[in-house]
Amino acid sequence: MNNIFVTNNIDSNLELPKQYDPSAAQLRWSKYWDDLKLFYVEKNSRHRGSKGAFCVVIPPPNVTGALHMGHALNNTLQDIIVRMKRMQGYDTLWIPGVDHAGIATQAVVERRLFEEEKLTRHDIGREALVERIWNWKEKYQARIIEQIKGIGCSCDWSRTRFTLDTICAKSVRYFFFRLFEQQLIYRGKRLVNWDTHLQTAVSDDEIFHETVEGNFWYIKYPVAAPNPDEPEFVIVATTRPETMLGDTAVAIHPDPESALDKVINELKKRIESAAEKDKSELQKELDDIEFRKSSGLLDNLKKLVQMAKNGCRIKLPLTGRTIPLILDTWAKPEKGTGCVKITPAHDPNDYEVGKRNELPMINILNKDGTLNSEAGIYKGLKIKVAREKVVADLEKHGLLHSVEERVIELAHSDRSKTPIEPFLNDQWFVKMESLAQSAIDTVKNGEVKICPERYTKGYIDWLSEKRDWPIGRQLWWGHRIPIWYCKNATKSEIEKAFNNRNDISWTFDDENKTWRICSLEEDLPKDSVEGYELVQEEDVLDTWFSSALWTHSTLGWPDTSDDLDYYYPTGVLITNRDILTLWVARMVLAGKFNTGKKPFHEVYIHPKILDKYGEGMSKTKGNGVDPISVIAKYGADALRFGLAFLTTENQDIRLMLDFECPECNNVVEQTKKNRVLPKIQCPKCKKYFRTQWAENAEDKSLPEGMMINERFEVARNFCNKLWNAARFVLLSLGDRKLDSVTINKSLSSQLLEDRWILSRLSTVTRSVTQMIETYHYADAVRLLYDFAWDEFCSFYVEMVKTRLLDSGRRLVAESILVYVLCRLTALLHPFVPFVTEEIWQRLRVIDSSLEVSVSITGWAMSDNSVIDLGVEEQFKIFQELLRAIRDVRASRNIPQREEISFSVKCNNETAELLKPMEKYFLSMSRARVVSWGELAVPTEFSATIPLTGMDIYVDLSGVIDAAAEAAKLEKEAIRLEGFIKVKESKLSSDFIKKAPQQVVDKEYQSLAELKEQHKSALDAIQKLLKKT
RNA sequence: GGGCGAUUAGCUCAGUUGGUUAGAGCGUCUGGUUUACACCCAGAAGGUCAGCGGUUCGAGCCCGUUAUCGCCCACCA
Repeated sequence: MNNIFVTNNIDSNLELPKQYDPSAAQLRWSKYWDDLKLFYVEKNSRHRGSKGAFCVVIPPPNVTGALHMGHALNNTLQDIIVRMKRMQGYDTLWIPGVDHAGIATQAVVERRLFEEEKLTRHDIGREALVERIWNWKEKYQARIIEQIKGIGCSCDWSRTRFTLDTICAKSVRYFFFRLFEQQLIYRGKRLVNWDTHLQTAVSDDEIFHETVEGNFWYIKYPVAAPNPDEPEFVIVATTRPETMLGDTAVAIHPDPESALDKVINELKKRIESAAEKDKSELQKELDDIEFRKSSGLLDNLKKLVQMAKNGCRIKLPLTGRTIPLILDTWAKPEKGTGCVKITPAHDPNDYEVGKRNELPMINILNKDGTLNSEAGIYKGLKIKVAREKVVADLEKHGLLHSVEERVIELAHSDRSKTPIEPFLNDQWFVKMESLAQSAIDTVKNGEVKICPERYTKGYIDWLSEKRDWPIGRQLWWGHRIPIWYCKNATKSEIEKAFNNRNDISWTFDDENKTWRICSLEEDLPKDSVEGYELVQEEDVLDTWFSSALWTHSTLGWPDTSDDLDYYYPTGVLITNRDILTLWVARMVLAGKFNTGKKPFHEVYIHPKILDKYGEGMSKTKGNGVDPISVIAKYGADALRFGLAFLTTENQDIRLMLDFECPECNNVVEQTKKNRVLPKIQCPKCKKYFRTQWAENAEDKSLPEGMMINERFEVARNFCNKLWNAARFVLLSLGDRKLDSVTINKSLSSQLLEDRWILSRLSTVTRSVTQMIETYHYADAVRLLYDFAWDEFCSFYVEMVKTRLLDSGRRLVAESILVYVLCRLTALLHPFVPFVTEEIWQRLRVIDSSLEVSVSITGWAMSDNSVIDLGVEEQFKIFQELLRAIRDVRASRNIPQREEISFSVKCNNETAELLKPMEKYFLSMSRARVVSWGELAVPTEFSATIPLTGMDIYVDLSGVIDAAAEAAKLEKEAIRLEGFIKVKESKLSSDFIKKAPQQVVDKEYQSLAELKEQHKSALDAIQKLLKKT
C-alpha cells in the first residue's frame, strides 16, 4: 500500500475551519477507505501478515427493522477492537451480515399485510408471502448496512452474509444432516407454547408473563358411583375452566398427611431463619396449612385416596365422559382443594402427570385458537367465548362451587403479544445431552473465556439443564427442514433408491408409518423413490439453528478453504447478555460439533443501553433511538466516543436523550408519551417538528427534532478540541514540511517538557493498549481524554508556543508536536476514526512518509526507554505550583494582564528541578520567579501558600489586604490542624506496630510535612497581623 | 422462590491488590476574546461513599444484614 501513490484530496491551501465538520469528514473518508479497500481481505490470500489472523463476526442484526443505540454500542465496541488489531498488524477481517429472524420478521410483514391490505398469509399463500418478506429484507438490510457504515465500522463489505443466503443455507443443511445421521435429531409429540395469532409454536424464551385480572373457578366433579360414606363430589380449582373438556383424570396426593407434615416442617424451619418482616406472612401460611390438617379437608383427602385405590371414576361435567381418580405427587394437599384436574394436552405439568400415569391426551384446540370436535358442543368457539359458556353451563347445572377473583401471571407471546395456549404438537428436537456438555466443558476448561467473568455462571447453569432444543417452527420464513416423507415404501425400496448415496440418510417413523429422508441437497426430487411420491416437511428451522453456525458458515463451512483454516476460530465475539444462552452457547456447541474447534477465543458481554427511566430500548416501547439521528447532530465520532466513555465493567448505560426543537433550539424533554409520536409540538414556539416515527408525507415534511444528550456533547467537544490542537500544529508549520529523519532526531531532545510529553505518551500508549485488550473501554477513553486535553493541549502545546516563535529553536518543538500528534491520532483512531483520519491526511502533507491512512498505520507501541517516571514526577510538582499561583491570581482578582512575582521556599533539590521551568511560569501565568530554594523569603506584602515540601510567596504589593490574607491562612491552618490531629492519633495507636513499615514511614513523613506547612501558615499569619 | 448487578457531589458516572486529604464531566459561582479551540481558557464551591453491624492498625473497597432500584431464570390448580 505504501508504494501506491494515493491522493487524499486534501488541498494544503484549504482553509482550516475553526470547527470540525463531522459530516464532511464522514463522507470523504468512508469513500476513501472504500476506494482503497483498506478493510477488505482478499479471498484465500496467500500473503498473510506476520502477526497472524484476527477475525470477528458481527452479531447479525435482525432484518425486522432499523438499528437503535444498542446496536450502535455493539458495533462501536467491535470496531474499536478490530481497528486496533488491524493497526497492530494482524490480518484483520470483520464479517458483516444480517439475520433473517424468522418469527419476528414474518410477524412484521404479516402485520403490515393485514394493516394495509386486510389480507392474511393464508390469502396470499406461501410463495407470495415469502417473496414479500424478501422485499422487506432487502429494504432493511440496506438500511442496516447504511447505519453500520454510518457509525464508521470497518467491515469487509464484500463478505456481507445473510443467514438465509445460499452459503448459510448449505451450512444449515450440513449441520442438520450430521445431527440426523448421528441420531441427535428426533421428532416427537411435545407440548409447545402455541401462539394462536401467529399460529406457530414459540420457544420458552420467546414468551413473557404479564399479570392479568382473572378468576379462580372451583368446579364440582361428581363421583360416578359414590358409596354412602364417600363424598359425592370432587372439587377442583382452575384458572382455565374450558380446559376441563380435555381433562383425562383428577389427581390427589397418595399420602396427603405426610405431604402436609413435610410442608409444615419446612415452613417452620423457614420461619426460624426468616427476616422479621417476612415472618408474619409465613406464619399465616403455616396457620392456613395447619388448619387444613385439623379441618375436614385432610380426612376428605384420605377418603379420596382410598377411593382412588379402589378404582373410583369421576363424571366429567358437561361431557358425560368418565375419568379416573389417580394418585400422583403432583397434587399438593396444601394448595387449592388438594385435588387437581389433569389436562395432559394443555398444561406442561399435567403433561408429565399424563405420561407417568399413561393417561390419554385429548387435544381440544385447533391451531387457530378455536375448540375442535373433542370439545363437543363447544366446537368452533374461541377460547374466550368457550370459557364463558363453560362457566355459565356449569353454573346452570349447579356444578360451580365458587368463584374467586385473582390476578394471574399469564404467558404471552413475545411477538404477537397474545396469550399463549399450551398445545400438544409434533415437533423436531435436537438431543442436547452430549452437545450441551461439550459447550459446558469448552468454557469450564478455559478454552473460551467469557468477560466479564460473572456471566459464566448463567451460561453454565442454562446448559446444565440440557433441555432438548425444539428446532421446528410452523412458519414460512426460514430454512425449510431438509426432510422428506415417503409413505408405504418398503425398506428395500428405500435402500434401492439411496444405497449408493452418502448425501442421504433415513429412518422409519413407526407412529406415522412413514420414512423420514434427510438430504444434503437443497431439493430431493419427488420421484426419488420409484413408485412413491416424496413430500417435504412444511416446517422451517428455528432462527437460532442457523445463527448458531454464524462463525463458520460465514467462512464457507462445510466447504474447506484457506480462509476457514486461517480465520477460524474467530478472535472475540462481542454481544449482548440476553442472548448469551440462546445464541452464544449454541454457537459453541455447533462450532465444536461441526468443526471440532471452538468458534472464538473470547466472548465479551457489553452493557445494555437503557433510556432515562432505566428501561431497555425496544421497538414496542418506542424508546429506541436511531443512531443516525445522533450522528446527524453530533457526528459519528462523538457517538462512538460517547458510548465507549460509558462502557464500564458492571454498569448499564443510561442515555438521557431529549429532543431539540429545530425552530427555537428549546429542549423538549423526551417522555413516555411523546417518544412514540410522529410529530411533537414545541411548548415554547408552538411549532411542530417530526420524530423518527414520522410516516406520512405531511409529518415527514416537518423539520426533524434532533436527539440531544450531554455525553455526546462532551464527546463532540473533545473531537473539536483534538481538531483544534491539530489546527494549531498545522497553522504553526504553514507551508513547511518535516521529514522523518528530522522528527526522529528531535525525539532525543533533552528539554524537560519534551522528555515529559514523550514519557507520558509512552505511558499512556501502554495503558491504553492494555485497557482495550481487556475490554476496559471507558478506562481507555478517559485516559486518552485526559492525556489529549489536559496534558497535550493545556500543557505541552502551551509550553512550546514560545519556542515556536523562535526560528532557531522551533524545529525540535515542531517535530515533537507533529510526532506526538501523529501518535495520539493513531491511539484515538479506533474510537474516533473520522476526525483522526481528517487530521492524519493533513499531517501527511507535512510528513510524506506517513501511511496512506491512519487506519493501517502501525499501532504506537510503547517505548519503555522513553518512559521517565522521574520526569513525570517532576512535572507534577511544576503543575501543582502553577495551579497554586493561578489560584492566588484568581482569588485576589488580579487581572490576567498584570504580571506578578513569587518566590518558592523549598530544599535545593526541588529548586534544581524547578529552575528549568522558570520561563513557563511567565508564559503560562504571567508570574515571574524572584528566588527559589532554602533562602527564599516572602516580600513585605505576600500571600503565602504552604504546599507539601514548599512554601510559595506571591508578592502582592499594592493589592494585598493583610486581614483577608490572614483570614485565608487562618482557615488553612485550621484545616491542617485537623489532619495533623488525625495523623497523630493514628501514629499513637496500634497502627505503628501492625502496619507495614513502609506505610508507617510514609505517615511519619506526611505528618512532618503537615506540621511544616502548619508552621509556615502560622508564621505568615504573624507577619501579616503585624501590618494591620 | 433462585441468581446477577447497583446505591459515591445538584445530575450522569469513575474509583486498580484495603493504605496520605475520595475523582471527572455537566450544572452552579468567580474571572477572562492570551498569537488552535467560547464546542474555549484560568480558578472555586460542592460528598457522614444508602442504613446498621462485623473483620482489620486501617474499609468507598472485604464479610454479614436491612432498605431501595434494575435485570435474568423458574414456578404459581
